[in-house]
Amino acid sequence: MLTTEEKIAELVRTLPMYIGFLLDGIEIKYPIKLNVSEAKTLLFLHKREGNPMSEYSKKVGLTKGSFTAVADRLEKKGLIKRVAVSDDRRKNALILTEKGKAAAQKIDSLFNQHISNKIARLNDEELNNLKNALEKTIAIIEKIK
Amino acid sequence: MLTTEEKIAELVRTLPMYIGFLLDGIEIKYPIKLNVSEAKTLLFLHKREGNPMSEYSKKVGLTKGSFTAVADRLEKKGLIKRVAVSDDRRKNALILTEKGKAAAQKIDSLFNQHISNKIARLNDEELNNLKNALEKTIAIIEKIK
DNA sequence: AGATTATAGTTTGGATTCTAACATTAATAA
DNA sequence: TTATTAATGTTAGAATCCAAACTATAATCT
Repeated sequence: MLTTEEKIAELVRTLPMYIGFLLDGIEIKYPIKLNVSEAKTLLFLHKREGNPMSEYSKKVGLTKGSFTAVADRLEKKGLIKRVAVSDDRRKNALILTEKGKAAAQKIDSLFNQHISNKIARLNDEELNNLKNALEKTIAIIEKIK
Repeated sequence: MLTTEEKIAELVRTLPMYIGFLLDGIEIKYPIKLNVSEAKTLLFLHKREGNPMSEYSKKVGLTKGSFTAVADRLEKKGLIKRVAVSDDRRKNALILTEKGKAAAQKIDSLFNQHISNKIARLNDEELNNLKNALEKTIAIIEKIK
């Protein structure tokens, strides 16, 4: 018999596969070709811009070294800009350009549509249960960081 | 105001970051150097071996092309073996060698220990809530595949 | 049966990511 | 203040991953 901790460890191992299923088949056919990391970065910027690069690299799940390359590519494509942060000269904040805002908006709605399609077969109760379970999971993990 | 679907989409976006937090800092200091994909593969094999390669590639979250290389490396390190499946000659089942079993066991307990440490500050009620929330999430996603 | 389509796994070349060392700036300690 | 340690971001080379074409086998259709 597994302890609660062992059971949680097992669930944590398998969860990424299920998230992967939800994301599977998504197509980011924005005129400018974007890979997953670039799209994710735009989505997080769309939600909230102006944070230093390290914030976004954590959210996207890349090491800072890798994220530098992502920011380089997005900047080269004219979708974001690095801007100085007044109180700490080591930091670069990221902001969306106008073109980047339009792209982010588009990707945001594509992403929402994709998830909507995936969960379309769930009834209202199941949808609420899923939402609550996700919120609960995140709230508890929030507590331990 | 967000719809339930939009809220779920937002949670799905951020969940990987929280899983990342739970995994952060884990050290697989097994004598033989293993990367994350190799370690994951051993963990899934430890749970259940003898499935065809495609099963494990899905669980680990790699394309089949990438997974071929992972299996190659694990085989070269003497931790797994490809074995023929009687009823379908396209398939290769994976099994652990004795050395692989020992490694998997070790990694499994390191992983459990790591998660235990991460969630050590939670009380019994929170632990149960986390377990239930994770189980619920997975159960609902199971329904739509 | 023979043809067509689908599935499992491999290969290859290019893209992406990781690790580790580094430069710069900030925070802390002596 | 000066020295030490920590944090932010970049760089470079090696490792890993992806996409697409391919081989081999199985399943389905006519």
